[in-house]
Amino acid sequence: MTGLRAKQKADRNRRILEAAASLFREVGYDSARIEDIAERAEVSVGTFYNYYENKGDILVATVSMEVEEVLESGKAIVENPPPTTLEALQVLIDQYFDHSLVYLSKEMWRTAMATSIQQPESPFSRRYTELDGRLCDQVSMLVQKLQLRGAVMPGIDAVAVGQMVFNNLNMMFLEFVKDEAMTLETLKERVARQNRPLAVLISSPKIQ
Amino acid sequence: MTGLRAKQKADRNRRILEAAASLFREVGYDSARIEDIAERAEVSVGTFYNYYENKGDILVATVSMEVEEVLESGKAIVENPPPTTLEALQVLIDQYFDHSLVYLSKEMWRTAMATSIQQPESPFSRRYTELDGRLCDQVSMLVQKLQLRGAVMPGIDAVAVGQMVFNNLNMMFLEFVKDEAMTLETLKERVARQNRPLAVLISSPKIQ
DNA sequence: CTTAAAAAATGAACTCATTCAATCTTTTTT
DNA sequence: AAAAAAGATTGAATGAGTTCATTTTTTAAG
Repeated sequence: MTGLRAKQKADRNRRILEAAASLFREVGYDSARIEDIAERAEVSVGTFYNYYENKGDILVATVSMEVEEVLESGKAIVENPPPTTLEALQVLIDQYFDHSLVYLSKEMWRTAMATSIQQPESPFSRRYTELDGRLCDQVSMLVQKLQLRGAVMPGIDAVAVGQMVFNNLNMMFLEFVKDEAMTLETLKERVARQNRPLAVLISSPKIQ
Repeated sequence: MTGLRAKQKADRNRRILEAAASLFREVGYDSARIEDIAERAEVSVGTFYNYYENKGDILVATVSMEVEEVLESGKAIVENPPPTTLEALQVLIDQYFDHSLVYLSKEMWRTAMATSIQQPESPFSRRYTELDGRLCDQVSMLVQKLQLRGAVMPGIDAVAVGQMVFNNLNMMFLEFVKDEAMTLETLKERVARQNRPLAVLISSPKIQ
């Protein structure tokens, strides 16, 4: 078994993904036609559909790569967070937000989110959802870390708090990408305001 | 000015909306073609597009009717909520969830949400966003009411807390509609667990 | 080495959402 | 009441995403 078939498959998959990602960046999601993506990847339109269920799918795949990077960069913060609860949460969240528009436009985010909602059973949507779950876990882990350090009161359900913080920032991010006029700064400020009450309440009195 | 034109317009609008809503319920969103909706409403395809910008738009319009009802039924709870914070939040939220699948299937919710994300500038997406905002306000108002009553500690930012609770339940609802297997009961339990830490922390000690 | 079976690629054909120039209807003006 | 203007309707044409029967390539068996 030489694996020639597997090698060709992986190569085609990479070419299609790269072709799509570059075209999306150049002309935007809507203007990039499957025919164009297929041509740049040097495959036929039919082959494109052998690798991705539909157009939205390949965008979700692109976004997934981006989220992987964000997860990686968040790891460092969770391992060695700032002392106070509010600060620690904010540093992690700002990191997420700052990363979000490096490779992707708001339009691309909108389409990716919409696709992953509309076709939750497609493989790449599952992957996107799974990555979302890992981001959520990362926030929960930060809260747990702070609890171990004594910055967060014992007895608090760190996982529940982490999920709530994550769900909140996720919705705020959604509002952000829906509004072309909103700046990253505005987003950060709003999330900071919303986190403050919870962060203060769960913090140990002596640290506060 | 007889208003004949205005009357015909309102009538056509109603016919299109009813035709679409019934077709969506019968065959699902994707299988309902614009041509079929137009035929049932006894207008041409072109006329459909004079009333709605695109297919997603009319689904969002259907959802809007549903959310208006939910808002209305929530009003009573906000005006006279149960005594404890946790209970009050849960009763309002459960009310929202119980209402959610009366007229709409999970598939319809997914498509509506996806549309409102993907085309945030279209009139009906704006409407959806506005309704979301009103739901969020309703939760905030509940927290404020509880604060006035003394159930929630003074000094807490009721609006920020309300927004966080709403964003959390909204994300949980999104997860719910993405997962055909998840039941309403599971959804309610999960949200209840997530709300507990916050609800306990913001409650006045004597009430708790 | 030949042959059979399995896997993958292909692109013309198909489906539907969307558009728009022509037509018809209602309202306003003279 | 007739003519002009404004407002709406219409459905054939358009175009992009998606499908699928056929062909080609790769692997396994004899």
